[in-house]
Amino acid sequence: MTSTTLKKIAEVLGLSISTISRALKNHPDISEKTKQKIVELANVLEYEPNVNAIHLRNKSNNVFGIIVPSISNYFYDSFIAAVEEESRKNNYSLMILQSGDKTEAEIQNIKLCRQNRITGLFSCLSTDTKNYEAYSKLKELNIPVVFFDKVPEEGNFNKVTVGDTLAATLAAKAILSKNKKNILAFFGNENLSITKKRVAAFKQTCNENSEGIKLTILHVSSSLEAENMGDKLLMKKPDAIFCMSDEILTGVMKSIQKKKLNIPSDLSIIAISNGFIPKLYYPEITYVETSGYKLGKLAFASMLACLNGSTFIQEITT
Amino acid sequence: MTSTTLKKIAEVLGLSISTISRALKNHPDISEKTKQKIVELANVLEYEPNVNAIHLRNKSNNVFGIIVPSISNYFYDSFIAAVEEESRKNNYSLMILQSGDKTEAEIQNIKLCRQNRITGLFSCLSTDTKNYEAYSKLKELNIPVVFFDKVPEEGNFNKVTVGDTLAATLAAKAILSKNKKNILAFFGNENLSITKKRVAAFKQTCNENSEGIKLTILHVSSSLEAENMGDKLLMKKPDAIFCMSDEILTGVMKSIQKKKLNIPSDLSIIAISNGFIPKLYYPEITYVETSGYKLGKLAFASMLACLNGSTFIQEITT
DNA sequence: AGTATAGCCGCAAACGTTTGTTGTGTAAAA
DNA sequence: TTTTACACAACAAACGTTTGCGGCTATACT
Repeated sequence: MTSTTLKKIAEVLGLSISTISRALKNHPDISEKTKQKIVELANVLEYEPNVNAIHLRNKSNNVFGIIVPSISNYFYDSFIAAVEEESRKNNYSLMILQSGDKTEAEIQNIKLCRQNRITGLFSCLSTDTKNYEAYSKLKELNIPVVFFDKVPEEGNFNKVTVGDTLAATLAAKAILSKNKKNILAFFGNENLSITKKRVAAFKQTCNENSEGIKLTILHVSSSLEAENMGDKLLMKKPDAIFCMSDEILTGVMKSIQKKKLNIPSDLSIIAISNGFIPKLYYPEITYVETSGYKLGKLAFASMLACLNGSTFIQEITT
Repeated sequence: MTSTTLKKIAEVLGLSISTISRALKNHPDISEKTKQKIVELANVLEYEPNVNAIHLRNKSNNVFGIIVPSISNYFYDSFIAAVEEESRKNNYSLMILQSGDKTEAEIQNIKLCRQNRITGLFSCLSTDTKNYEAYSKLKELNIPVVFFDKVPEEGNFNKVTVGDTLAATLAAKAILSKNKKNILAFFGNENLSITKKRVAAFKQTCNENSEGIKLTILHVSSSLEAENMGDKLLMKKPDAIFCMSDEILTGVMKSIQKKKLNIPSDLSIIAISNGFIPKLYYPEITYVETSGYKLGKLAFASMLACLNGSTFIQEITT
């Protein structure tokens, strides 16, 4: 069973290929009568345009690339879900690639994207990616790049990020408003710009209202490490804990459950989160939302703006 | 900046397009000397073959489609991750589509896949999909379909599923071996074949060893519903709980935490799970593993087998 | 009657490949 | 010397579209 083409329809109807093409696009040059005949037959024959031919001809490839460290992740999966939804709505396909948080794989993926002549790329930097040359090349080829979450610090790039400063500030304020004095704050890898911003905002907010507040800041780079630190530091009876991410939260929560501490009577806990993990516990953990889903929608909008010729660089935060 | 093509290389070198093409494919007809020149220039010019042209010419499109209810899911995200990995290794791209567990969207996605002339489709049925016509059409077009997780009950289709029977049996045995007598078993939507199989296996295993065992089976279709049922039925002091999925487990766990019951002193709990959720709690929940990742690898292998001409239908279970 | 105009449709080139066929030139065999 | 063979490279068609341009017919206008 071979698929039907314009040519085949043309032969059956004794018309030319161009007529078929125009009719199917509702071109005014074609009479209503013939249009009708053609459309009808196309339906019967289940004509589906060959996207490869179209893209070859139009030099456009309605495919977006998206590079994430990992698909299986609290945050990225919802980001992807949003981008996928929007892509489909707008008649684009999505090519999803995982970097495993390795620069090498990231580069490889970018190459793959170029081979596939993608029309645009959504990318989240690997932790140790410092060289943006591959991305610059894409820009030279007029392929827009929208960075999200982990974005280049420097440079003229489009970026959408969660509102790190705002989120951390809100979280700190929430804690302070409850009159907590002994705060344990868990942050992620010190080198990430995302961490830096959150630490800065959190600290500052605490300092502004620092009346006898004891703030302990620590950096952990995994759930397990968070759990271990929790095991140690929970002895010191903090009355509030802050977790900058879901991953950290899961570790801390294990530690808390281990000690059978009660929330909120023994201590308060607040996290910056996508919203999924905090709802797993009872009582549910308070969190400042940073929605991967929303960010995805935003990123897509930014991409569309690029495609529509908006040449100036956006740096969106939410 | 326009991308470089065979033609461009040919012009620069004063050779014909076909020579360039053959040289780049290391065809024996081309002399080593010219090959070298060509390859060199191709590197300098960063030649990347145009996949659209290739696929148009070859009538092959190295893209797999994959349809899941939702990307953001304990199970599917790891399944996708596995398929994505394998696809990349084998020089395929992946087109990921979400059905939202709606038959309508599922059909729409299949259509999209056909438009894109995918070489194969991985699909997970929506809960209420009963008509497999769209899939049959794909098969007529010689596009292999590998179903996973939620698969058609009937028909000649390739299917890979987690070992429902085995998993449920193992879970039941684990409970029985601990001499539990009052068992509460939570299952999902009654209509799903996956549920049916698990219920059957669980029941049978319990019956085989039924000495004064009280088994309560209930069906819930969401985390919240599981939580509510838990709130009610935990009063009856079950000494063991079984959850057939992660989603259900999260609901039940909230209920347990609410009542401040201790595991394993107050009751045992065992789940069938991907492994992520159970590790979130302390103590970690015992689970029978059904790995989306492994299933993904399996599905891919099955797809490759189809592509290599293995015409017979496989029904793999792990 | 002759010319414009419009309505409708076909021709052909182009997008970038791949590949069967054909055409050179040179060296080895007769 | 003529034939045979072979290594090397060019030609051209095809994949399925899109689209500028040109052509034909019939009607309307002078």
